[in-house]
Amino acid sequence: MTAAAAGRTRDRAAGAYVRLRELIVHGRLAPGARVIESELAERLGTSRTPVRSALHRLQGEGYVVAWRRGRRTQLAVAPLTKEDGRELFWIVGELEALAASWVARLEVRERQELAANLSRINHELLLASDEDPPDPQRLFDLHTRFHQTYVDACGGPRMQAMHGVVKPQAERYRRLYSTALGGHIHASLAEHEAIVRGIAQGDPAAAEVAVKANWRNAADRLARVIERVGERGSW
Amino acid sequence: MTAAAAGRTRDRAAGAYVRLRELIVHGRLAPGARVIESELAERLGTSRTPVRSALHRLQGEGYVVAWRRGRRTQLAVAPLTKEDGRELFWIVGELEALAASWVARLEVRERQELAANLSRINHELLLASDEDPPDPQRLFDLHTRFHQTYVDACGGPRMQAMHGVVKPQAERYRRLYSTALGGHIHASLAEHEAIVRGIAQGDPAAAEVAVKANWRNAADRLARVIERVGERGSW
DNA sequence: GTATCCAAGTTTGTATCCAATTCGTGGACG
DNA sequence: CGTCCACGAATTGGATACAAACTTGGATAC
Repeated sequence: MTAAAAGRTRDRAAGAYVRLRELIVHGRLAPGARVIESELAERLGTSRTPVRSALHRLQGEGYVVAWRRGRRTQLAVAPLTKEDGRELFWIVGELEALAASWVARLEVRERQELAANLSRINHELLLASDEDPPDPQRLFDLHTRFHQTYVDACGGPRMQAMHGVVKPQAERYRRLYSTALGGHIHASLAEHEAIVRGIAQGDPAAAEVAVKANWRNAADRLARVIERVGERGSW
Repeated sequence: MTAAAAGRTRDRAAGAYVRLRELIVHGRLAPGARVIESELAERLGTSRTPVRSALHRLQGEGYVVAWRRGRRTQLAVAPLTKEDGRELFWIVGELEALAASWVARLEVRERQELAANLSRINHELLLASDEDPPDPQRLFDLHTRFHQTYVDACGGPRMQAMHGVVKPQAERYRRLYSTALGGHIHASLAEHEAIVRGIAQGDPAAAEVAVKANWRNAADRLARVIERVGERGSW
């Protein structure tokens, strides 16, 4: 073990999982690119063992795909396809809708506080999108934070775990097509308002519908963008 | 390597994942029981390496829980709690509802065939539940098959992957509380009929509502059972 | 009798090593 | 000049070895 890495000896496998996921979500490992254990191990400064474990998990979660080549398997970063993106957005929408319906059932005090938070984030999003030039990173972060806020507030550990696994994959689509998706911010803002209203008024059905609508519209916007600029990582 | 294991040398990690999941879902590894790598490795006839990888994945999926004890981690089979069960059933219901709404949008021919299949399974379930004594294993399998059938038919790879990860955990609750859940079969049968109708009539909203209702009612039934017999694996 | 400290055993976590297999490359032969 | 075979590099998959850290049991001292 190198002296530099000795400081955080523990849980290299978990660390490798997080870092590899980051690399994939941020597109530093390109969609469709072949993945080689020893390369990644060197890049992360560990041996292949934790990398293998992490890749196994990433494969189960859909970040990495395997195909059998003879009797062995080769791994590649999951490509971004129109169909997969649409399905992913619908599923995330369904999960977040459930989370939203839960937070809409919180007691008034918590609900109002949450709604105020969401409203503030949405307002910041509005301001940020009006800047010239807009800061894509900031837009992205605020958008993520808006959705994360009400999912966190719902409190369900299972929900949070699943959301934590699936959502970054939707973010991968948002991020890697962000240049082409940029113009759609305003459409999303109005939909966010509807979500905030549903939560503020304690109306689970309304909140649920609003979240679903937001994600399904986002799925359509994404599909159109992919249609226009082509899929990345598939050939 | 032993001669007996040599036949399926490839993919021991995937094999360990499947087998350990089976052991957990079937309760052969008791909820709350501590998990020791070397024990499992011996039990599965492999070294610790594939077992570790599998445990890592099972941890990410919620079959196994970890808590830090000093600077190391200890693993245990996830306990069965009332709250977790309820949340799980709601989430599975949400996912399957989406799948059902998709299959309700298939063309008439496929829909009818699927509805006929589902109806047949439901009928077998009725017959099996009327037998004396009923065969719990058969009831369980038919029930599982009913739900699996329309999820398979929806065709979404992401949906199937997520369902494949979450559903077995709901099945774990069903299975490990099955003795106490036995009486509730008939309630479920009527709800299944509503699902079949929604699909047969090509009404996505109806199918969605029916599936959600089925799972939410199941969640209530489960919660009452757990209330009565106590949680397993938590202390 | 109780508290504390030491030592051995257990368990985790990672690195290294080894076997198996595939793919590329070069050479030989038709 | 094309094709086929063979050898070697690269890569995967698993087992084993090794280090670190926690637990437990007992012994000893107060």
